[in-house]
Amino acid sequence: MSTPFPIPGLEHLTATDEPRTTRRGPSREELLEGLNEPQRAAVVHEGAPLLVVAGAGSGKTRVLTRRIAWLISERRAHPGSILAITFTNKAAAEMKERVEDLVGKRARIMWVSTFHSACVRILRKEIDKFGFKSNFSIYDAADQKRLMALVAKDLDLDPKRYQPNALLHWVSNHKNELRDAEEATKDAHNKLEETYAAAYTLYQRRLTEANALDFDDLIMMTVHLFQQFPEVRETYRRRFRHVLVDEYQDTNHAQYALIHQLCADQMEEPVAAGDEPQERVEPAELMVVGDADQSIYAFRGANIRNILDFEQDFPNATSILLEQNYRSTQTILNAANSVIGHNKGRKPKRLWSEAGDGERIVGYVADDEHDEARFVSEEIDKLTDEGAHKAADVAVFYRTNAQSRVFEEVFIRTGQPYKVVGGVRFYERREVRDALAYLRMLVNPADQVSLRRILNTPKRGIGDRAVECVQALAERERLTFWEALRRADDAPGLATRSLTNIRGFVAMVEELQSMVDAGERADVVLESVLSRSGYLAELEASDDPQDETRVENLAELVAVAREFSDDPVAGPSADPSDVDAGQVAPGLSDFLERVALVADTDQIPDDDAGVVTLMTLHTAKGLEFPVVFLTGLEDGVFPHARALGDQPELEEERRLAYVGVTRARERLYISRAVVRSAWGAPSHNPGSRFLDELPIDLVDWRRTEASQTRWGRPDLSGSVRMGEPTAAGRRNFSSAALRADAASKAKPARAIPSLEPGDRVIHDSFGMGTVVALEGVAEKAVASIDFGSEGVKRLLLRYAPVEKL
DNA sequence: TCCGTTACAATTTTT
DNA sequence: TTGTAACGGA
Repeated sequence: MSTPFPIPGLEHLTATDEPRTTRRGPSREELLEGLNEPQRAAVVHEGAPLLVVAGAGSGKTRVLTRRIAWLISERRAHPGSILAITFTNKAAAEMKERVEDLVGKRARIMWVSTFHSACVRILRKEIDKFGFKSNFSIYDAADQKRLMALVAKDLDLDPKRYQPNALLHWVSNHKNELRDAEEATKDAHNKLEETYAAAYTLYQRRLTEANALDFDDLIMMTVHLFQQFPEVRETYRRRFRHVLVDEYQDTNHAQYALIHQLCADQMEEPVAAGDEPQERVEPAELMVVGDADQSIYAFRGANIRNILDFEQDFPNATSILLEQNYRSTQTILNAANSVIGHNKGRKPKRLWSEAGDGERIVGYVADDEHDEARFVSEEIDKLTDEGAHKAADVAVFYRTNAQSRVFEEVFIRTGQPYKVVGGVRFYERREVRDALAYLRMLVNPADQVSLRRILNTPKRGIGDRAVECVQALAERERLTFWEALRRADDAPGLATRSLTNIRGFVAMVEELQSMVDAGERADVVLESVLSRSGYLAELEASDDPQDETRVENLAELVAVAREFSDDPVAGPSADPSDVDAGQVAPGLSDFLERVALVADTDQIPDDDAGVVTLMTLHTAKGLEFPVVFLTGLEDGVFPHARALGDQPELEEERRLAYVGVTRARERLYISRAVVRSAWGAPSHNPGSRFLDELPIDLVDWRRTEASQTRWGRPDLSGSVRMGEPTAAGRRNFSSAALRADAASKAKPARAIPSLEPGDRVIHDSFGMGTVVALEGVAEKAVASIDFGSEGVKRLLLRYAPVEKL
């Protein structure tokens, strides 16, 4: 059989069409129970490509799972012919579980996975066609950055002008558009682009040498595979009769192309008249689910047009709109509808609910971020004291991770248990990455980035000098870095001391590799790595308290590995259909793959009794909480300063606001701080423009700016109030703010230019710019000015050396 | 080769 | 304020 994925039992099932009666599957009624009209229509839809526009909280997961169950039990689709794509492993695991609950164990052989896992599975089988070995490493963002930094250094790029992150971003954009390094080079029309393309080319070469792919490659390579090897594509087209994609608004072009390869009519192979298509495979049935208003990952290449243009992309497509919301009160939905309504060019959609109006939204204008956190903390106290809610019902959202600190400080002081979701993640911790780098280079010694990372970690006397010598040898003899290390005796210029150390290192690695070759369990290999390398010993000997945590994290990693080795099937990406018959426990490389693609296993806020959840708005997508605090609603914070001068970015911020608001079931709090310290310096932020987009009657403002900033008005000199500081006054002004005020008195006010949005100005150091926005009056006037290549700056006009043109 | 100092920059981040 | 990367001295 040439089929790479023989479907177990397929022949049997299609031949004898009866097992349903013996297996008690769900009835039609059960599958449609509790669904509203459009939801049902989506579940039972047959034929043409279907777009389900699912507003926040409209029950899309339900529709997806019921549809899959429907396909299996009503339409007799074989589970192995179903491909369901989600964006997170967690979502995939949940979906699989729920389908299993409905139709039983046979659902297990469905492919329910992320784009990336699905592609990895395909590539592990087929990538030899592109000259990679099937044990390729998968590089994550940190690996990419390290590699790109090396590339930039090799190309002698000015690190000021060409930052690794910027280069990577450019490369990533190209990969998302399916443009390889060669094309990028051809299309480079100026010096800058040529340099970027050169970096892309070398970066890609280094990846290939390391037998590694980055995240974007996984998708791009699979698409290229299908394009260049139509017979491979046909195999998968024959296999997948039903394709379902969740969060379609977050797909990028490459992902779209992948779906298209699998599900669209293949126009490029016209069927000649008379030559009846004997092998022509009907395209798979496609259903995509998404909500353009929740597209918040454009900055990572997601293309909102994929969902907006679905009907053009897939002819005869139909769409179904889910507007009934089962999550929030009408008040919350009205707020959400109103804010998102300010985005241009969106398809109209209005969420509604039968839950009634509920509570009004509570607003609060804080003096500074500490005051804001205090307010949040007090409100949580109140809610829990009244017994209306438990702490676990509450979530606090913010725009950037850095904002979590103040909340943590206040919660620690008040003894409010909390947990921060996101931020520095487990798999991004240094010690975890070090350990994984060891494992990865054991499996794939060509993996130079991992190898170089651990070569001298812990310190074993193999420094830059030695690395250079080995590198030179590798280049001259066309060896991989690892091969060169093994032949370090031949490397000229290497100090004897370094040579001894390298020999020791090579011996240790080879010993560990023999464990891997013998099929040793991942956790056992990992423990050996940690002890043999001296890594653990070094941490244990340290008196730095941080290193104690590191040891704990490593123990945790070993535990994860152990669990994985013990119970391969339980995990989210485990897939029994892919385990060849007779194969036993998964090996180290399976573990590494899981880790690369699963990233954070337990970031999920499980119902931890009395714990408040803190997270960024991005992380909040897909979750819901009875009580939500939306904080930091200030122009420059949320929307973020970088988005202020840019319409598309501003609209993305607005969608983020929409996501935030629609997470709340019952109560929504919105707050902002008049003064917020960023990077040590306090800045005065005007209220978020999104606040003005809320219907005024929905918000009960507990405190407004007017009640505390009267002193800032031009006709009342600041010194009047400052001369008689009240307790409140002292508390409310950070010392830095006082200094700023003092400075203004010392220095007689210079003329403040009167500006309007659209005015052209010139700045001493930034050059020409255009005024984007103005806030504050007189002394406090702040202008956002777009200086083109310098970016948008927010300047206090009293000080800024700007002149109106 | 290592380690301490300094300079500099600074969203969001499903994989 | 914090973290990282680059530099220079021991």
